[in-house]
Amino acid sequence: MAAAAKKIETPSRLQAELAQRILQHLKQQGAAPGHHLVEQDLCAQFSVSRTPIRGALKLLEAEGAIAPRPHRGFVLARPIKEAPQAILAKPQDEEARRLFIDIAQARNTETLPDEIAQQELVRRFDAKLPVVLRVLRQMAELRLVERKPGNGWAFSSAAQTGRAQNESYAFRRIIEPAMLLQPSFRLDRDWAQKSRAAQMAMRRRRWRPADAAEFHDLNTDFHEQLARCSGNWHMQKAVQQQIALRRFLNYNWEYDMALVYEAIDEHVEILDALDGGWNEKASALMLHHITSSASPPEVRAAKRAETV
Amino acid sequence: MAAAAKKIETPSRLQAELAQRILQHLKQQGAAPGHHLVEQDLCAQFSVSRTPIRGALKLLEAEGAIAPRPHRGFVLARPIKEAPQAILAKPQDEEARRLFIDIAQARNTETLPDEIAQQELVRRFDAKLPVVLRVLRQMAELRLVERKPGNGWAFSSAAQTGRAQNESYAFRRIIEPAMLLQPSFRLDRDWAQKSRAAQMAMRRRRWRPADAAEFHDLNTDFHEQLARCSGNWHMQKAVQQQIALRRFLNYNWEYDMALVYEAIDEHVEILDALDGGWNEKASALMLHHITSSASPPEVRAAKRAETV
DNA sequence: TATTGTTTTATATTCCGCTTAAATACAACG
DNA sequence: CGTTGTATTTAAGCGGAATATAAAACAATA
Repeated sequence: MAAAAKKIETPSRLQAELAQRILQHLKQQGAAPGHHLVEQDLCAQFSVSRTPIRGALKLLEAEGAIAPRPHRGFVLARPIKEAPQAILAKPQDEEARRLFIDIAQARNTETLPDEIAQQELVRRFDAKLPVVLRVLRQMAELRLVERKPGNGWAFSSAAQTGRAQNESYAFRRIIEPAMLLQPSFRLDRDWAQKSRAAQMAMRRRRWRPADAAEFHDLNTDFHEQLARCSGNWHMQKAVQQQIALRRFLNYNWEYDMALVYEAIDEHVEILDALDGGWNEKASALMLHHITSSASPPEVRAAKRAETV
Repeated sequence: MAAAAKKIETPSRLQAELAQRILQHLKQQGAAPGHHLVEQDLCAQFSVSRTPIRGALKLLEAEGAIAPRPHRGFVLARPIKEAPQAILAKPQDEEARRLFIDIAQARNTETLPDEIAQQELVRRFDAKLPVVLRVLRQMAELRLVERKPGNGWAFSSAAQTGRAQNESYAFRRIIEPAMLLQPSFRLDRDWAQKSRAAQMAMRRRRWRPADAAEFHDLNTDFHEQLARCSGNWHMQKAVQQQIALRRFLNYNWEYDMALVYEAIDEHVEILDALDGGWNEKASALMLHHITSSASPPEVRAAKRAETV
């Protein structure tokens, strides 16, 4: 789509990321073509300086998503739906992305041992040491891997998908219903309304394959924002980590349409309960929501059959 | 205290750490003088190779804690109670320890801004960059600090002691009672018995100032091991993180003797309930235990006065 | 005067040789 | 044989210069 004509000098990772997030931001705002992108606002939004923002904007210009207005910055060039999907960073940062996924897959197919030296990773995946270190640090933040006391790294048992999935659900069954009952819980009504609307919209329209990604975003946003509303920093972080972990462990988001609709209905019910101040009810619904999404499709189908 | 006679060539951080942990390990085992320290066993225990273990043993020998038996390794030289308290690592690793504490104190006294560049830390604390980076990464694992998208690091709100303490207790009130009710919960009876005995012993004997440190260890061990018994990796990690966080936020462990005895009694009650399979009861007791230790001393004193 | 365009300054990363120290293999001892 | 003592191999940490890029200051424009 609208291929780049201008020559680009390999944007930094930050700039490529920002470019993506700017598009996402515009989408959330529902910005129309002609919308003026004010640099300072974007800086505040993403808490960076103007330099990387300008880099990101140039990038988006090269992609044809936004158009320059001399001495008046950039405006959105066309409906955001037509905006490019993926924006590539410079080779070495793409390399990091790839390595992350490669390691994940190697682990999930059990072709990587539980303990390994960073040098060994350099050799096996033919990567550069700094890249390996970045990826390991990233994984360490998700608690997927830990430094051993001496040399080497140890993959944690959480990365073994089978048992781990259950434990993750068990953990969420504790945290997520509880966070709705915190005395410090304050529903962000503004967000709740938007989230509800977006989910209802998806519920009503015909299902398209491309909607899978959007549902994924809506879903994670739902859980993450509720955690934020809990007013408890630890709970928020715990939920965020669970989300990051799941994203890591399955990047094959294949949704059963029926399940998506069910999930949306449950989300909306929870939001409505919270809106009415029935947090106890919302908490119970959340428990059910997580429990039901924990059962694999076969089980769910069987249950449906039973009740019918 | 049996000063070092032999010349020591600055042990590595790992070796100094291992030396400490070996002493701790011996204490837990209740090893008597003459106890033979088998290198391989220690390697397995701490998952390192023999090299750093041997370094640690040499260190302990220099401190007079263990005695060499030519071609038969080392044996414990004297009752562990007389073992040295602190074993110093090489200067730069001590530097890291100090920097960690310095930063914590600077944060807690609000002399450090919320956001800061790593270079700025290098200047302010007159430290070397690698040391600063190590400390920042360590703090990042505790979620005390996060990288900003561009340059610099941002201290998280969890490091503001006031509100943070409450949030931490709120979080623990959710997790710790719940973990005792997990279907996967399996009490490690061996550990439970030892823990119970150690706590009863402390309860019975006269209070000495030095006991504060021991109580701290028993206390964290109590919570951490129960988390381990939960069989849920996420809960275990969550509890461990809470412990690490608390250790960071207050390293002035000043215990009120009465509170310590109360805590021990509650611990023992919980262990007994679990031993009898009354996990529901244990869970309720745990909730009470955390709630009561969350109230500041004044409140507790007032409550006691009321009930009398 | 708010915003963009341009320049300067400061920060962070990377590369590479060198040093330290952890892992491993092997020999020797009881 | 299981264990310690010794030697060898391999991995990781560190310093300093060069580079990339983010932050900040300044100038120009509508």
